[in-house]
Amino acid sequence: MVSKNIIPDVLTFNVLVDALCKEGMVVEAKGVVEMMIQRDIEPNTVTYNSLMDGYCLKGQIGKAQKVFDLMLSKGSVVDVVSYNTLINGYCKNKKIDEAMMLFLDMSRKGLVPDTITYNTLLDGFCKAGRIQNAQKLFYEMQACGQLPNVRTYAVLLDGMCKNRQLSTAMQLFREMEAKKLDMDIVIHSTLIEGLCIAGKIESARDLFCGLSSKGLEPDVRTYTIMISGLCIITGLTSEAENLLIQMEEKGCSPDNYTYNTIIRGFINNNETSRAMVLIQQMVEKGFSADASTTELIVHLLSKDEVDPALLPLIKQSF
DNA sequence: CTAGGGTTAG
Repeated sequence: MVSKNIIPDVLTFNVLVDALCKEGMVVEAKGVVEMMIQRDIEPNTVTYNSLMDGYCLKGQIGKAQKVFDLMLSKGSVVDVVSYNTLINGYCKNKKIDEAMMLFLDMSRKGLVPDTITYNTLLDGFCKAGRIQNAQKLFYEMQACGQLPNVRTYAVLLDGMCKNRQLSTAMQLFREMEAKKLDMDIVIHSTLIEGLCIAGKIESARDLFCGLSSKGLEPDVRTYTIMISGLCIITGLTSEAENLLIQMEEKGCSPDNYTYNTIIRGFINNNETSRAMVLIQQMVEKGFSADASTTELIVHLLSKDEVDPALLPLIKQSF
């Protein structure tokens, strides 16, 4: 029996490189790229873009930059996606000024920044607390003919909420409604969090309760935001616990974030024994205390505020 | 192949 010798082409390798990168296996992805070169299958722009993103995801921005430089030196086409990927890498690593240099660089090369380019940079500025820069870029993108989309607004809304500019956030929210943009669950969750941060728990609750009438379903993040607002920010631990039960009933499973949030809420409000019940629940579901919750629990132990009978349970939660 | 939301002690 003679088997057909099928030689994988560049597209096949690209799928592999991208999958490895997304799994965090960037070393293996690089190995595949080297193998391609050995076999005289020239990696293309997509191959290198995937590899750059793989490095960026691991915070290895220097290596991502090297891939970018390699593309330039060997004459591979560097496209908008290449720039967007590297710009995102710099932004996520808090190097927004380097990201802006690339943005200027791409324009010099005649590449037109797209909505993704602007959204990425806007997020970088917002997360760096540079709201003024974000607002300026927001106007600039529109002047350049790039229409803001839902993600653009989501980025700005989050920036306003986190930087305690709730009234500007609310203004944006209304602007979105007026523009008939698709107001999805992310937008609503973001504003609910902003309201909680501003101490407006009643408004947050109203927005949360009105979701279903807008045809939206809260997801695990929405619930966690609401639970955090109730028990950590406001001290309404019982209501938070009810919400935990309610989310389960609605088929939305709490995750590690949810449990750590509510447990911290109970400990912060000196409700140690109820916190222990939730720790037990968390352990039973296979979740565990994160670094911050662990510190709180260790602190409780040091104050002798925990029933020694619970020690095995606590050990399990770490 | 690239862009948005959740926990951070005292």
